[in-house]
Amino acid sequence: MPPMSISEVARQVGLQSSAIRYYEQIGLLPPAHRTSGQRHYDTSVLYRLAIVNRARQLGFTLDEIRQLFFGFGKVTPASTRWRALSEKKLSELNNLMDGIKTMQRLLRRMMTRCHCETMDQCGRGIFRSGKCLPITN
Amino acid sequence: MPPMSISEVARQVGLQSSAIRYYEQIGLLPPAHRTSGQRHYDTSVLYRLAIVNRARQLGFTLDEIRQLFFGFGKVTPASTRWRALSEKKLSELNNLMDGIKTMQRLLRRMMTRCHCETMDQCGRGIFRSGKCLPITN
DNA sequence: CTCCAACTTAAAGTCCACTTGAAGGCAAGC
DNA sequence: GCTTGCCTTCAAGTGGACTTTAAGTTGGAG
Repeated sequence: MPPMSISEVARQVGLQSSAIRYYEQIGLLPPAHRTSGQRHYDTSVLYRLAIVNRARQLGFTLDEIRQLFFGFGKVTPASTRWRALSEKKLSELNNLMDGIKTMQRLLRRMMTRCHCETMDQCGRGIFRSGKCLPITN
Repeated sequence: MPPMSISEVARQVGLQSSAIRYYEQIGLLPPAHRTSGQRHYDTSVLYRLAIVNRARQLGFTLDEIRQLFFGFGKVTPASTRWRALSEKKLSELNNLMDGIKTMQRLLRRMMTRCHCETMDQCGRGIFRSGKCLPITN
């Protein structure tokens, strides 16, 4: 297997070269081997980046992904690492969902129950009672 | 009703003074009356800010809130404005929900189905097949 | 008169995940 | 020897919604 250039790696994992340099910079990838300044990679970087991509798809931040790689004892199995982080993320996502559901409920209420003529009138209703009252009040 | 200072308004609507200045700066609030440089407000600003707060709670960006105020013909009723923007926002929220559900599904699959020992092994599985394969493979 | 709190402005900083730009290096092909 | 094309670094820009900072003004209490 010949070593790959940065753009070849980028192509294979569907990232931009600049993103890969950035990942190296923030310590998500180890410093690449260089010949006369230019980075060369072997296949292991593809696996590393596959994990990064998957983790991003799961909603993890780069910081959390760093935890995944470096935040555990060396002997901690990958599956254990995933489980620990996934549990936290799942509860975050649950909270996020609840927030969104609240927004949807309020939006639907606003759509059906607001009959205000002017924004000022609407604002008065919201300020006084938290609700947008019908014009008849 | 005596006019209020910016910090009094901030207190009543639960914002920081800097946020109110910022809203004025981006045109969400009209320029306030000033006596020797200092802003003074009457109650109408409370209504305006009640709407801004409510709209933010509903997931609208400041830009969308500006639409709510200024993006319609002068005679367009408030209720019509809300409905137009709410419909758009509801579909955005639906997309967001779908994304989150996908993440949750994938996270749960990852938690139950990943039995990898090393991250490298895990990455290989993801890279080759998109899945994190059991150690037996 | 002095001090303090509250106000003013403009500019810069924050977070996140990058991208873009400037300025330059290196190898191959013509 | 020149162009082309890919690479390098470092610094700065992006977006959204503000906050923070610096430097200065105003009004009132003591």
